[in-house]
Amino acid sequence: MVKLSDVARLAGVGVGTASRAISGNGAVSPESRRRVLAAAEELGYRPNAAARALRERRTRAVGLLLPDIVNEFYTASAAVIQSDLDDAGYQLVVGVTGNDPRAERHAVRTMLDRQVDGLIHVPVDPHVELPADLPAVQLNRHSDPLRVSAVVSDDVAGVGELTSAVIGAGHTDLVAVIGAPEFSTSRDRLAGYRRAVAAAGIPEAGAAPAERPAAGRRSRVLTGPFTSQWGYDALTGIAGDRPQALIALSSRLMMGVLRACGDLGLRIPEDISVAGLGDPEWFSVWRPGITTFAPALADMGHHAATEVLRAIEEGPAAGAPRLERLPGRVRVRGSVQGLGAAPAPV
Amino acid sequence: MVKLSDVARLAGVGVGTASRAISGNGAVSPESRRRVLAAAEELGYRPNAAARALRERRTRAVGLLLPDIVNEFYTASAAVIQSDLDDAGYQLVVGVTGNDPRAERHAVRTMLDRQVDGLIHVPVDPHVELPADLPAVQLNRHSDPLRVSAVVSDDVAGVGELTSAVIGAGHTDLVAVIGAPEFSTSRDRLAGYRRAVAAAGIPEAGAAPAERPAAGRRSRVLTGPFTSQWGYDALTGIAGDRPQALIALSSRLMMGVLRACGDLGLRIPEDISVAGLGDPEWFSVWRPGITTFAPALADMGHHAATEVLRAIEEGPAAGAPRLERLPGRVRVRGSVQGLGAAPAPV
DNA sequence: CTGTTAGCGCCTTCAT
DNA sequence: ATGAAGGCGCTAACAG
Repeated sequence: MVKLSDVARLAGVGVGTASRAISGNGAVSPESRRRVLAAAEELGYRPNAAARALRERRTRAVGLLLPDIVNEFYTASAAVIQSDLDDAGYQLVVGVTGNDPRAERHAVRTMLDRQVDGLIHVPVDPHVELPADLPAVQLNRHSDPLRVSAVVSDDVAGVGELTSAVIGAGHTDLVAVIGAPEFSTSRDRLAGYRRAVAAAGIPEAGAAPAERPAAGRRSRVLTGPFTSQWGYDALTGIAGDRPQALIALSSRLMMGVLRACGDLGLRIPEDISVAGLGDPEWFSVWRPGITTFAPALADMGHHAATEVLRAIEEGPAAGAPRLERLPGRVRVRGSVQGLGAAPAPV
Repeated sequence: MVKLSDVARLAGVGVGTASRAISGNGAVSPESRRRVLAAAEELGYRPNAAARALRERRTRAVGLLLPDIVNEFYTASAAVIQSDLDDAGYQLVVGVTGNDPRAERHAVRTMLDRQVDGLIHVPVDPHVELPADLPAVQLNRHSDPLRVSAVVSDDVAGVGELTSAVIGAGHTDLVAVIGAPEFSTSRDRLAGYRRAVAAAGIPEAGAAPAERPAAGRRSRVLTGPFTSQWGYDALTGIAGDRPQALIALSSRLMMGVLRACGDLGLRIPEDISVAGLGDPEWFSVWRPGITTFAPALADMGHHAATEVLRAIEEGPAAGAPRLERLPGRVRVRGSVQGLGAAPAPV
C-alpha cells in the first residue's frame, strides 16, 4: 500500500504539501504541485478512504435502504440514485429491509456504524429512530406526520386520473385491489381511487353480496398484502360476482390478477377490464397492453439523491421537512374495454 | 459521538480492557466485562467503523459490481449475496458497470479506494486489472482463461436440454437469438444450442434465404446486443421466412420477441413456438406460459458469497482458480407446440 | 488479568 | 508556500 508519505518523499516535499497538492485545498507552488502529482501517478497512489473518513469525519458514502432489491419498482429509482451519487463522488451502500421492522432497525444500525453521510430509505416502520443530525430522505413512502423530507409519487392524483379514465370508458362496477394500509402508498392510492369513484357518484359496497346496491353501480375495495398471491386470491375470491373493471394497485398485485384471469378463463378486456400501477416493461408487451398509472420512479430517485446531497453539503434545510409529490403518467393501453386505442400503443 | 474511552471511563477500566470486553478478543474478568457491557449499553456506544478499518486494515465490506441494477437476472443473485454477507457481518457496496469497460474500470477503482475486503463481479472486460491479493469471484460470466474463481450457470447443459426438448417436440426449423459473443454467457448458450441441434442432425444455415437447405430442416443463429430491441428486430427481420420455433437466449430478448409476435399477429404456439432463458415471474403468468431454461440465480449468488467470504477469511484457495457451473432447470410450459402440458403449469 | 502506549493514513493547524 | 506535529477512534503489543 503506497501512502501519502511515500508520494511526498518521492516528490521531495513534506506530507503537508503533498496533501494540499492532491486535495487542492490550500496553496501550493505550481512546481511542487507538478512534482507531487507526477509522483502520485508514478506510484499509483490512491488515498485511503478509511483514514480520510476517520480524519474528516465523513465517509462519502450514502446508505440506501430498500424493502426488496429484486423489485424493479425500487431498483428503477435505485439506478438513478446510484448514478447521481457516483457523479457527486459518493458511494452507495445498500441495505435490505424486506418490509420487516426488525430488519429495518438492523439495517439502520449497520448504516450508522458505517457512518454513512446520509440515508435514503423506503420506510417500513414510521417510528424508526434516526439520529436527528443525519441527513435523510424518505423515498416512495413517507411517515405521517413527516419527520424527515420525503420524495413520493403523487399517487392520489395519478390513481385518481387512472380511475376516472376507467369510469369514463363506461365502467360503473369496480373493484380495487390494494396492499396493507400501514403504508402511505396504500392510503394515497386508495384515496385517489375513492375520490374518483365518489366524484362519479358510485357508492362503495361491502364485500358481501347482500350489500349490493343498485345493479351495476358499485365499488369494492379489497385489502391485503402487496403480493402476487394476494392479487390472485382477491380476484378468485370474487369470481362469482365479478366487476366490470378491476384496478390492481401494484405490479405485483397485477401479476396475481393476470394469473387468476388465466386460470379462470377470463378474457381481457372482453370479460373484465383491468388497470394497474407501475410500469414494468412486460406491461406494454402483454396483449392487450396493460393500462396503468406509472409513477416517475427515475425522477423520484433523482430528487431524493439531490436532496440528500444537498443536505449533506449544505446542512439541514431550513424549516419543516418537505413532502415532494412527483407527478407520474397514466398510460392507456388495451386492457380497459372502451378505453384503449385499437392495437394497444406502447 | 460516544467513543470507547467514554465507555472505559464510565466502567472504571482502561480502554484496552473495554476494547477486549466488547470485541471478545483477549481475556477479561467476568466482572469487568459486565461493567463494560453495561456502560456501553447505557451510553449507546457503537464502534467507529472507519477507525476500526484503519487499524485492522479491513473494512468488512464487500463490493458487488453489476451491469444493471434493475435487471432481475442480476438482482436475484444480489439479494442472496446481500443476505449472506449480512449474516456474516459484512456490508454490501454496490457499483454499476452498465456493461461498459470504462465504467467498469471506474467502479473497480472506487471499490479499491473503499478498501473493500472482497469483490464479486459480473465481468465486462475480461482484462480488467484487479490486485492479485484481492479476494474476488466472478459471477454469471467468466473471463477466459480464468483469472479468478467464477460461479456461473451451466448454460451449455441447460440450453442444450431446452433445445433438445424443442426438437423432441417435433420442430426441425429453428432460430436462436443471442447476445454479443464477447460474453461467456453468449458463447455457452450458443454452444448448448448448437450441440443439441447438431445431435439431431439439423444443419446450420446462413441468414440468406439462398442458403436454405432441405426444406424444413435448418438452424439459424441471429447475433446482436442483449436487448429487447434486438429481440424485436431479430424476429421481424425474418418474419418473411419464419422458423417453426424460436429460442431467445435471455429474458430481455424474449421481451422483444413477444412484442414482435404481437405486432406481427403471430400466435404462440400455433404460428410459432418460442422458448427462452431466465425465469422472471411474468414468464409463467404469460399465456401460454413461456418454456424456458432457468439458471439457478439464487444458488449462484450463494456460492459466490460463500467463496468470497472463504477467501477473505482463509486466504486464497490453493491451486488454480475454479470455475463452478451450477445446474439450472428447464421449465416446460405452453409456448412450445407439442411440448407443454395442457393448461400451462406454473 | 489489566492499563498504557504506539501507531493505522490522513488532514490541518501552527510556526516558519 | 511549506515542514513538523497532533490527533481522528480503535486495536494489539507490552509491561506490569
